[in-house]
Amino acid sequence: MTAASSPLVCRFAPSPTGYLHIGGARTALFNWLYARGRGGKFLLRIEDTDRARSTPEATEAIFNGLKWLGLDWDGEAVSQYSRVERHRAAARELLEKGAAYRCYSPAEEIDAAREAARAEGRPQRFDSPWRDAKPEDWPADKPWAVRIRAPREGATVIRDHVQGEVVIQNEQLDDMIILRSDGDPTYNFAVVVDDHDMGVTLVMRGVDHLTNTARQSLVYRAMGWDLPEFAHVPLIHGPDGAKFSKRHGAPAVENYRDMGYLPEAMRNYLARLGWSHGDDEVFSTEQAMEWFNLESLGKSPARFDFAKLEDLNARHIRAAEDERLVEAVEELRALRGEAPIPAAKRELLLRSMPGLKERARTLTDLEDSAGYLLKDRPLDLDEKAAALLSPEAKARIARLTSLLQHVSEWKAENLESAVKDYAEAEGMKLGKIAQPLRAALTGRSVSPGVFEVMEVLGRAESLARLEAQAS
RNA sequence: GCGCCCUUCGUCUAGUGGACUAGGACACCACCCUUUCACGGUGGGUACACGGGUUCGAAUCCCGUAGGGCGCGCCA
Repeated sequence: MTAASSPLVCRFAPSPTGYLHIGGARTALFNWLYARGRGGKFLLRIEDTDRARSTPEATEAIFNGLKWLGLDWDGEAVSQYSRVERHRAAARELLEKGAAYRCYSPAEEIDAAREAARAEGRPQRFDSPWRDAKPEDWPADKPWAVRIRAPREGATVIRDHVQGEVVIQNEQLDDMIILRSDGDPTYNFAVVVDDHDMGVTLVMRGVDHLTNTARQSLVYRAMGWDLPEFAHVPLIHGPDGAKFSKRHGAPAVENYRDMGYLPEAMRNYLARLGWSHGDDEVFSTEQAMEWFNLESLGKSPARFDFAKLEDLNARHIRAAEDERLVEAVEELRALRGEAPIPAAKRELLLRSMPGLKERARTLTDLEDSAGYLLKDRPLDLDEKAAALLSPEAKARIARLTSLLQHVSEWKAENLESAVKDYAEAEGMKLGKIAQPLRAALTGRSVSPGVFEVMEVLGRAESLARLEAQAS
């Protein structure tokens, strides 16, 4: 059975040294989409072999980010460091085979050699003098690291679904350390052992790992293992084209939740960054799963564009169920430590959602525009609303209010015809009446349709609000 | 410094030698719809980095130049 026809196993392998950033999130998404769309597995491994920099908080942040994005993984997340004994055993195996060797060179010597190589215009590579040392030459009480014995001539070819065939001359690569002098494995070694043991068939990750792939394939070969397939996706840049880092305003994935983005909008946006499916822009996660393929992955880096994310978010909000949006608003408030919405007002919010969601680009917008529902009388007016309520306007509202008392059934269309009749009687355009009405009803100059607002608010509350502003 | 990769509207992209007067989406501008704001509709401007080839014909193939990215750790 070839690798291609065996069951698909993808993985996402972040290092827990910080929050889950947008690039990592997209890599995870691609792997997840690919695995889920093809009945494969999606595994999660935490690359925590750097004991000094890995933190449990970062691990937690990664879990939370993935959960919010809705990217579920199969089985337990694997801690790479928990497999350290296995890595050591594999290194011993290579040592015994002669495919790796003990290197006693101290750091200063290595640094000096590399600097010299660079100064001379040679590849920045360190050739260990211990490569061919005999056991009798080994110093007694000095620490040693384990280096892999890499070929010095020829080239290593990487076959990659995105990058094509990439040829790296072996002279660019040195004998990388696979086991540090403290006995812990290095990333490039542990990754290979773990990917192999976990049965990973496709390694999809950022293109910054491309040259690592050359080193890693040396390990596969030394261990006598088959290589998985590779797909190295381009990186995501910030809006200014520079690296999208924390300094450049790159938020953690969880911050997008706090900013009022829907996870499905985020998935939609991220999926379109570096991958495309013809002219399709707005699609569901199910469609993305079905469509996602390696062939349509681009090779050039993409810039992150908040405007487009926001547009997609608006579309997904409009498509979302009303109840779900109410819950999302509640969560957002809870996140900020605000008191829960009372049941009666929650009911109002739900009923007004069709009008509200049409206008919102983010959940924060949604909450903001729902403010008039959630607030109590007397409403505080914003500047524009106050300006709309001129003495004449107030007088008209007073007259209109008494007419509205007699509307038989408190429904939008009845209210609209009543107000239109009144406007006609006064010889005015509807807008001249509707705007002050809106101001009195919502405290703002912008809202869903006034008649809709009145219907949602109900007869008693509507009239009370109008009366409060009429005088 | 050495190596690898990238380059289509401001941004994300479609495009794999003739269907390209280069398509879509976001953003922008104008108009329409209209009780506000949105939504929706119509229209508009703006792109094949540059220079050489190959070819009857090039955004698409080749070479070079420029710009950008990434890698070159006992980090991941």
